[in-house]
Amino acid sequence: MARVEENKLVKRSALLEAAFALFVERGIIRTSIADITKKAGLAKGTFYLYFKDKYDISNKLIARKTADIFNQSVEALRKCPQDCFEDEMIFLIDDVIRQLNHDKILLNFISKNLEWGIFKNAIMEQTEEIGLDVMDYYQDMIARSGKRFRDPELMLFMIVELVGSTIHNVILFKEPVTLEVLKPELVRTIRLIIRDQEMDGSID
Amino acid sequence: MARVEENKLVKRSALLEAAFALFVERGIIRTSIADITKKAGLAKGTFYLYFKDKYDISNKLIARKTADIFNQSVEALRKCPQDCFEDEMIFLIDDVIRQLNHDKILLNFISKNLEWGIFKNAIMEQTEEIGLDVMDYYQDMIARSGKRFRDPELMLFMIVELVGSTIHNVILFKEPVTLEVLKPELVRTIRLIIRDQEMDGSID
Amino acid sequence: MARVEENKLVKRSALLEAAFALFVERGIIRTSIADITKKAGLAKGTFYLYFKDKYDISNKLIARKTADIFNQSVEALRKCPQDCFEDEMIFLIDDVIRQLNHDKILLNFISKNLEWGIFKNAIMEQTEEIGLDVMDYYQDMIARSGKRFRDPELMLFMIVELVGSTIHNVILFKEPVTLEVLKPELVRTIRLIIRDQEMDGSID
Amino acid sequence: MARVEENKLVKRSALLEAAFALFVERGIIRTSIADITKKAGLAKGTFYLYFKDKYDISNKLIARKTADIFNQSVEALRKCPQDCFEDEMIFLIDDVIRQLNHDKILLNFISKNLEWGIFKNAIMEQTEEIGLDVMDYYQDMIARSGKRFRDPELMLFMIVELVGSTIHNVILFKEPVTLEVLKPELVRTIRLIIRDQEMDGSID
DNA sequence: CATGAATGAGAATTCATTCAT
DNA sequence: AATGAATGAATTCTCATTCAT
Repeated sequence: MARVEENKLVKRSALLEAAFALFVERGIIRTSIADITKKAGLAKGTFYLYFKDKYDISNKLIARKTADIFNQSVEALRKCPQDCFEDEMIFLIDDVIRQLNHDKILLNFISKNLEWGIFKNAIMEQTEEIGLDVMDYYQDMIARSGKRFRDPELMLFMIVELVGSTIHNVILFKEPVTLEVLKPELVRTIRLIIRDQEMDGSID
Repeated sequence: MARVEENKLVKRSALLEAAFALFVERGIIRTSIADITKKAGLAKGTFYLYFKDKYDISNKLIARKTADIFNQSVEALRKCPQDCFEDEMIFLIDDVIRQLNHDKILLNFISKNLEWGIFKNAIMEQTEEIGLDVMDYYQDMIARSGKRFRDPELMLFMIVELVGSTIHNVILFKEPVTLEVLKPELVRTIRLIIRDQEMDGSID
Repeated sequence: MARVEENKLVKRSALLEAAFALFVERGIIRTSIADITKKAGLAKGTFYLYFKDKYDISNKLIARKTADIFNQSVEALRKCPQDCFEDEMIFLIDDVIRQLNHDKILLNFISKNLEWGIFKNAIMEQTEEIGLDVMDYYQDMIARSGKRFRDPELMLFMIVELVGSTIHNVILFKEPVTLEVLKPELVRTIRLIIRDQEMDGSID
Repeated sequence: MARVEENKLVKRSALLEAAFALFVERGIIRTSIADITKKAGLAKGTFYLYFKDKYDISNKLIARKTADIFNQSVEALRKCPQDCFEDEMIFLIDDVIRQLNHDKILLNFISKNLEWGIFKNAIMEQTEEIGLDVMDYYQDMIARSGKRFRDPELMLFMIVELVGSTIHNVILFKEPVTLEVLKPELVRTIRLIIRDQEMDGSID
């Protein structure tokens, strides 16, 4: 990579990190472009060479941070193979929860955005940059499991939404229960959902 | 009630309705206090006699609208008694989804907020004003059912979060599936959750 | 005095005292009519039944507080007769300084206003209400002294301005010297001024 | 100096001059930032690139204008050497009074502020910008005089306060006497103060 | 007399965006 | 590519004053 190109990446990263620090510190609304460039040690005008506006950088950030989480969990799963699809899913969810519980700032920033639209966009956009396609990986997991599910994407959707929306309150406010209480119940429920979605499984 | 007090209620309502219309039309950020008062036909300063700022009126609005939805569904359930607790829950959820599917504007406004913190605050605050305590009603439903659950509040929490976070994407963006596809799966999953939470029930 | 009249005086006093407390606490500019009436336990509109605006009450207050100081010092002088005009003046000044040094809040409020225009207005206006005419008293002091001065009013003016403007800095900021250091020098200087103004006295 | 830096100085000065004109015309309270920038031919936001708020520019202005007066009088004294310290002081005071009597607008703006705190701050801050240290000059005058005073700073303090607080009323309102009447008395009094402060001098 | 809801002009301040250097 | 001075629209919020009750 040319020296110039490297330099541009450095500046882009500086802006992203500065924005992240400020967004979690005082919220997106209360953060101005000037704040971001000042923290990044760059001039105000420079911002516009890399991002369209505050919401552009915010989306890029959610995408990057969300992908980071998943990549790390997938990596952990690779190092620690599980016996079956169900266990692999539980392992991934458990690892994501562990990461978010450890980094509450990050959780606060992305949890409200751990929903389908952003989730998919995040995964898609990052695919190019980072080279990991979580959706591909998910399809792979299903293929390897040898099982067939009524609607694999819908299943993932429900699981992601259930996990994402419950842990936010639980980790940040311990409401209505603590994480220790929630987790086993969540695991039970997810196993129920997976089994129920298996083509041979039945509800009654 | 004195004439003056009546008048104040009218103005408060005018502000709430104007704010609601604008918030759903162009979002909270893009709505100014001036917009709200202008639409309500009042002077700018009058706003501050009733609400602290934009976020105050927004919270009051979410509380009021959320409570309205639940009250209406509870009312519908009263007129249409169900056989068992499980069916009552499904009925309520079905009715809430029906209302939100019918009024997408309302859905867009509150769906992101149909989460535990706001949900409970909404119910609490509205209890005084409106005289219906949804939590009481829920306890009542459980008592009438004659069943015992491991953690009734946690159960409700998971159901509310699962429903709230899935229908937002599905109704508004038809992503990743349509409502017609989601609903039966959601109903199945909720029945699974309820049965799994029954004290006699077991996962395997 | 009729009950109604008494009541009006009570309200007027409540407003004056509330205004004083707020003016010294946060300054005139940062105090609103609403603040004053709220602190006085009255309705906003009531303010306008007693005062024209914020500056009206501020002037009345300076007048009242300044007159209080002088009245008290004159009273002290009555109880503690001095031998000659010069000593009487020093006694009065000493007592005023003592009062202001004791009540720095009051000092802060009136010291910048202890100047001729307000001083005279204060004395004049209060004359009616309180029944003590400081200027009359001053004339009286001079008459009793048996001395003649080149310009008695000018002499008083210079003394009042010199004392008023020096003690403000000295008491509040101890700048450029402390009150203990200033006072003997001030007394010396005032004696010089008085002697110099005596018709028989000469500068060279 | 770079073109940009020059331009910034021009804008800063434009704001200061516009503010001064408006402050003396209608008072600080009745002047808005918008008024200032409009008069300076700049955009409202530009104000905040140079000053924190109205009180910031007001203080800078007092400092600058006060220093201007003193510098001019010191310059006049240089061109017109006096025989002794006492005469030099009288010359300076006379020149300051002459300037203020000539420019009543300026007098009205700074006279209330011709007191110790601001006076010293003004002198200090301006020292850097303008390169004249009035306090140094004063020390110099004393050194050259060959005389010793009990407390030179206290002496200056009393003189500045006496002159500053008396001429305000006298020049602007001719109260309680005209400037013609006041000046000889003031000169007499100042000579008395200086002589009384001389280490060999005595009050009796 | 007293109240306090309502007004709306007006003030301070912020900030995304542009553009000359 | 990078800068940062300048812009001015937009927004929030205050508050003196009025007036119907």
